Amino acid sequence: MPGSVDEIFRRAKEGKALFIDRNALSPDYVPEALPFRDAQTKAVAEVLAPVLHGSKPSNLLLYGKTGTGKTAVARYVLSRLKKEADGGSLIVAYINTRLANTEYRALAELGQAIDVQIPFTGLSIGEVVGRVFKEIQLKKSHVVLVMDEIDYLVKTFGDGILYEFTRSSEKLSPGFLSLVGISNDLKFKEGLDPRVLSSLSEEELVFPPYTVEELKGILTERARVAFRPSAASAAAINLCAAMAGSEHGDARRAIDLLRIAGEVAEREGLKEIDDSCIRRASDKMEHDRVEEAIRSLPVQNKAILLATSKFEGTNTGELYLAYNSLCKKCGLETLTQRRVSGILAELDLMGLVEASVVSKGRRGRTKRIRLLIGSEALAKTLSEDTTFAGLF
DNA sequence: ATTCCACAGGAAACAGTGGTCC
DNA sequence: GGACCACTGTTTCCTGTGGAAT
Repeated sequence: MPGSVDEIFRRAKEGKALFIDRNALSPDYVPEALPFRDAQTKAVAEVLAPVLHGSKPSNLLLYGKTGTGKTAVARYVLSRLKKEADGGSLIVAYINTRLANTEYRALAELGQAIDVQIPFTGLSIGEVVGRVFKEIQLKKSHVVLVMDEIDYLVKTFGDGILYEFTRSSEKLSPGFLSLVGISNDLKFKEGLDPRVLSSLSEEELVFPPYTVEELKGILTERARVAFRPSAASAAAINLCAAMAGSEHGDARRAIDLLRIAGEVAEREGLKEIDDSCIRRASDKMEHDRVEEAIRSLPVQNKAILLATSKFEGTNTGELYLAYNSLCKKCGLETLTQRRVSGILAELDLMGLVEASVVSKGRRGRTKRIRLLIGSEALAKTLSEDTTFAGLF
């Protein structure tokens, strides 16, 4: 363990802290080059380069699973583009549509990027679109809009906003708007309006998962910037790459794992990251993920999770009875069975419970429900919530 | 082959909140 | 101040379903 505060500070002063630049392991870091995504980087640059001389470039779609470098490539090319444009009429807007999770919020973020104040509610979508387009037209702006996790927006709200964007050229002239969509889901196009599809899919790029060798390369480069020399050995980097590589080549997870392993080593006053630090970092990531997921649940979801941990049956009807009795004990309002069924599906999606549909023949269909997290960890986290504190 | 159960889950409607616009 | 808007969380209504029992 690290010892006293004095010792922690003394060690830092003596230069035994492992990190030089922690930022190099953060998700927002834009590296100097992306050697394992060179082809994709060039392709994105080629599509967006015409923005520099003011002619309208094509729209672009980037596909690939989580941690395959789509966002990194987009950020890298856009940062270079901004540098080259050196101000002027070029505006780059980045929106993660899972965070700005409605059409209105996505438009409001675009508005913010082009200096149009959009109130957070109160206006119709049409009014917001009108204000944003008018501003682009007036300023003759060349806007590159990156929509990360675009599949989420389309799945939830349809393609109305994309239709507006892809049909906007006349309303925006002499300004224009180019769209870079980033998606984890190759099938998301299936539900698109054919007119949106034709203009949006003019250029497409697929990002395959990284191999373990590529992950090693990425980690080596990041570690060179982030850590003091010899803090992250080749063996440590290999292990991080191998552990993350076994989970579908996710570079984001590999980088997180290395960063947390570094923090574990630093706290223990070690001079370098060893295997044990990496394995503990991996456990910590999983543990933190579950605890944070439970903590951030709405109270009704917590109640249903708790009912799942306490009841012995296997079907939805029995769970609903257990949930009802729990609500009475805690003084909570009870929801309908339909809503409880919906929340159960959400908990299943989050990986906190397993709810598989089983048919019991003439005794109907139901769900077999199983808690996927330890009931002790659940009790510990839920006891922090005053609604349930009396139950433990 | 048909019947029937106990739900699953989609769709639409609704209530409430917090806002803008004229 | 009233009409209108976005958004969330929920209820209500409804149709669909797998497979044991008949």
